[in-house]
Amino acid sequence: MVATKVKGCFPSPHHDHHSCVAAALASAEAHCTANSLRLTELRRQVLELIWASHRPVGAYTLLEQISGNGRKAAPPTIYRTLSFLLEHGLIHRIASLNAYIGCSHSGDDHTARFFICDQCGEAAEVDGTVIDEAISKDAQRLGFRIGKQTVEVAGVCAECDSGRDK
Amino acid sequence: MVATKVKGCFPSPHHDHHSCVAAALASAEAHCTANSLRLTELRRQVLELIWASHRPVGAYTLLEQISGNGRKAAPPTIYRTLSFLLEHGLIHRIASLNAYIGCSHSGDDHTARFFICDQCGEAAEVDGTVIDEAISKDAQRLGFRIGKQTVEVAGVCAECDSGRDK
DNA sequence: TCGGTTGCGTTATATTATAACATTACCTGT
DNA sequence: ACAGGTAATGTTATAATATAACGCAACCGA
Repeated sequence: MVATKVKGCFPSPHHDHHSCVAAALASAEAHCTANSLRLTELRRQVLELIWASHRPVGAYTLLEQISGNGRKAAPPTIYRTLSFLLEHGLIHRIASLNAYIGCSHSGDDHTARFFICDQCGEAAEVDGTVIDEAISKDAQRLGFRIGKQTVEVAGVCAECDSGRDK
Repeated sequence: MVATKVKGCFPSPHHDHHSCVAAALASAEAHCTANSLRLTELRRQVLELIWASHRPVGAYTLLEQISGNGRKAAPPTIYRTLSFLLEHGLIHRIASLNAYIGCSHSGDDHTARFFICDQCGEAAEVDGTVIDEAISKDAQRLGFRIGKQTVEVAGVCAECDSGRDK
């Protein structure tokens, strides 16, 4: 069972999620070590909470969770932690949901595209060479120098769509 | 001078903006008439304020503006109005900015893609057949049924980019 | 003009996010 | 081990964005 594939996909409901989390954490750790970044207890904890599912999760949900953990935390705590994780490419922010999700390619400074299921809430990050080219093409026509991209496609995933007419 | 082109573009700094507004308002009016929708004074006013520029504008900015206009308004007023305009395709919401911008193709139930300049703040809505195909392609691969799309590319527009090294 | 529906006013509050400053933990050089 | 600086976290307050709930008023069709 593989956690992620080359071009991105929705996780099977039967996938070995522990290995997703393990891989993500290991990758994050490696990236931090390589770049002299401190993956503190708090940061690791939050990253792990984010990876608890493949669903984007809100800042205040995370805040409650780390507060429950014997710690009491205020908003800046979680937002600072999220900033760190975002800044170093360990997570992504889903603007259309004001929520955060683990990055499947930790550390790479790639731009991410997401397909997000309205029904199960899961999100698939795709390595969008095709989409990327299309955007570049339009940008070129406009003489536009591309910065940060936000590509979030809501809809219904294959899993939910098939269960629909049972 | 033309307000909008077929595939979308950044407005020239010298374009005749009055004609943009006039066209947008006329188009909105036509759409509302055709669909038995009530483009009330408030709605028209807000739409006009949104069209005051080609920059996405925040809800509370609009709120201040309609409040200044002899009226005093609370948040629900502006949000209800924005909901109406969004629902009927007269404006778009820019998720990455929590802001709103006039729709160049009023009434069509098209999905919009935006290029947004970080420097001047202007946004160009493009009719993204190319981007659309790319997204459809990935969606098909995933077995994903596409719903609402959010495609917002930040960066620097040609105008600002050229002025940059003066 | 009656009566229902839609739009708007108003009050209160939820949700998401940041500013500013204090304190603690950590690392570095000695 | 310790001093001193830097980075991380705690804490308090508040900003910015958005919605719930309820009542009144305007509009419109019969």
